[in-house]
Amino acid sequence: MDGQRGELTFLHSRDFLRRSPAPPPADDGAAAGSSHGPSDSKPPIREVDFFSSGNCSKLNSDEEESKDCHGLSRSTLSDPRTGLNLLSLNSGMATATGDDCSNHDTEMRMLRGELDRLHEENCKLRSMLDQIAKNYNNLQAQLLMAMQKQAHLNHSEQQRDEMTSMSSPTKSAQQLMDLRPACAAIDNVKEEEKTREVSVSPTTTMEVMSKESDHIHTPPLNGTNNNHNIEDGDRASQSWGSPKSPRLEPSKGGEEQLADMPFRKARVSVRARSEAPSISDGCQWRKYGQKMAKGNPCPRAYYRCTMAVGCPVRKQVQRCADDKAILITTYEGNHNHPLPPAATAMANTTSAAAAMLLSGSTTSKETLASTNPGYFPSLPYPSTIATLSASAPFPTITLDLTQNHNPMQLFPRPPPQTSATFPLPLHGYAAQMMGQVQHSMKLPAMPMLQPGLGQRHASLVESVSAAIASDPNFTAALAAALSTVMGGAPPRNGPDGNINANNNNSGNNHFLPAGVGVLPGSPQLPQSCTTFSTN
DNA sequence: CGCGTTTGACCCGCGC
DNA sequence: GCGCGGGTCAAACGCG
Repeated sequence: MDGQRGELTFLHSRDFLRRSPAPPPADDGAAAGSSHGPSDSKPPIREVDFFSSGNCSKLNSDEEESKDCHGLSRSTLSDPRTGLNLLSLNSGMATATGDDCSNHDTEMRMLRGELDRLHEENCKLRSMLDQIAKNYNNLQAQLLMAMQKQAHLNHSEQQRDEMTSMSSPTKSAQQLMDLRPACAAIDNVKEEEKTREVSVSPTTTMEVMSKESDHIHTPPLNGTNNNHNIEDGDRASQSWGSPKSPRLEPSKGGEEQLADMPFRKARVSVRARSEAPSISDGCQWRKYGQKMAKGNPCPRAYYRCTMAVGCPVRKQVQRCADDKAILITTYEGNHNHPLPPAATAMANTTSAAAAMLLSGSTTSKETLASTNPGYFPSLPYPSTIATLSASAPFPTITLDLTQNHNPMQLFPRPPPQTSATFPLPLHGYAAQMMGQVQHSMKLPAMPMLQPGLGQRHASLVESVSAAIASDPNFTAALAAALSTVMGGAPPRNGPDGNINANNNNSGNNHFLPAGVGVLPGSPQLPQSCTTFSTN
C-alpha cells in the first residue's frame, strides 16, 4: 500500500518532469529552496531508512512526512498527494480562478521544483542502493573467498588422496561411476545435506557430487532392463533426472538410501550463439529423442554420449525462445570414459561448475554470476556469466556465453589465436567465467535474467559469481582447463573432429562438454548436467 | 546392411 | 484422481 504510493509518487514525478519543460532556473531554485526549507534535512534520513528497510515503506512514510514538509503548497491545494494530483488540482484551480493566477503559477513552480527535487532524490537513492548492493556483494564475495580458502585447506588432503587414486581418466571415471559403494561416508553427507542450509565448502561439493553419482548410477547396476546395451548404461544413469530415474531406484539396494533423499541433480547449461544445430564439444552424441517443450516454439533435442558404451552423459539442446540465435545446451552426468583434450577441458569446467552448484546452490536457490576478482584476473573474454538456479527441479548452473564480444569465439576450436574459426568451448567458457570475475561489481546483461529483476538480480548474480569463484573445485578445474586449452594441449577437434563435424544434426560432436568430465585431477561430477548453448 | 535420426507412444512425477 | 509436461523408448525411415 505504502509502497505503491511511493512508487506512484516516483513515477508521477518522473512523468511530470518528462512532460513539463524544465522549470525556469530561477524558479527552480526558489521553489526548491522555499519548499525544501523544512525538508532539506530529510533526504539523508530517507536514504538511510530506505536502504535499511529494503523496501519503499519508509519512503512512503517519508512521503507522509514530506507532506508536512511541503505543507505550504499542499495546504493551499488541499491535496497532500503526488505531484501529479497536485498538478491536476493545480491546473484545475488555475482555470477555475483566474484571480489567483500569479499565486498558482508560483505554486506550480514550487511544485515543479519539488518534483524535480524528488526526482533527483530518487535518482540519488537508486545510485546509493546500487552502491550498497555492490558493497554488500563485494563483502559477500570476500567472505566466500575466505571460507573457500579455509575449506580448501581442510579439503586439500582429501583431494590429494583422490587425485592419486585417479591415475587414469578411465579409472577415475569409473570411480565416479562407482562411487556408490564408497558411499558409506556419503550417507553421512546426505544427512548433512538434508539439514544443511548453506554449504559453500568444497568438501560439501564433493560429497554432494558423490551422492549424486551414486544416485545416478545405482539404477543401472540393478537396472530393471539390462537388455539394452548402450541404453542400459544411459538409462541406468538417468542423469537427466527424468521421471524415470526414480523408477530405477527401487532396484537399488536398501543400503543406498538414496531413494529417500530428494532427487537432485546438477546440470550445467551453456548458452551460446550458434547457427549450428548444436555446439561441438568433442564428444560423440546420438540423438534419442526430440520433443516440444512448453513455452518454447523450438523443439528440444535429447542426446546421449556414444563415445563409450554405457556412458551416462546426456545433453539437451534447445534454442532460446527469446533469441533463436542462442543455443542452449544442457549437460548432465559424468563420462565413464577418457575424453579428448577438447572435451576434457570442457568437461572439467562443467564438472567444476556442477560441483560448485551442488555444493553451493543448494542453499542459494538463486541465480548467480561468477565475480571474484581474485581468480583468473586476466582472461580474454570479459563477459561470461554463470547463473545458478536451484529453484528448478535440478540445480542448474548456466553459463552464458552469449555476451561474448564475438559469439564465435566462445568456443575456439583452433587455438585461441585463430579465433576465426570455432572457438573452443572451454576456453570461452572459462574466459567468460573469468571475465565475470573481473567485473565483480558489474551486472552484465544476462539474457536469461529479466531486466526487471533489478537489485535482487544483481545481488544474486554476484552471489553466484562469488560462490563459483570461491569454489576450489571449480577454480581448479578452470585452471586445468585453461592450461589445457591455452597452454600445452591446443584444443583440437578431437577424435571426432568435431567442431561441428557432424552437422547431421544434432551436432553431436560438437562440444565435449560433457557435462562432466572425468579428468584426472579435475573435480568429477557425479551427476551433473552441463548445458551449452551456442549463441 | 548398419548406423543414426525421426517421431509417435509411453512412462512417470508433479500440481491442481 | 486427472491432466500436464518432461523424458525416454523403439519402430520406421533415411543415408552412406
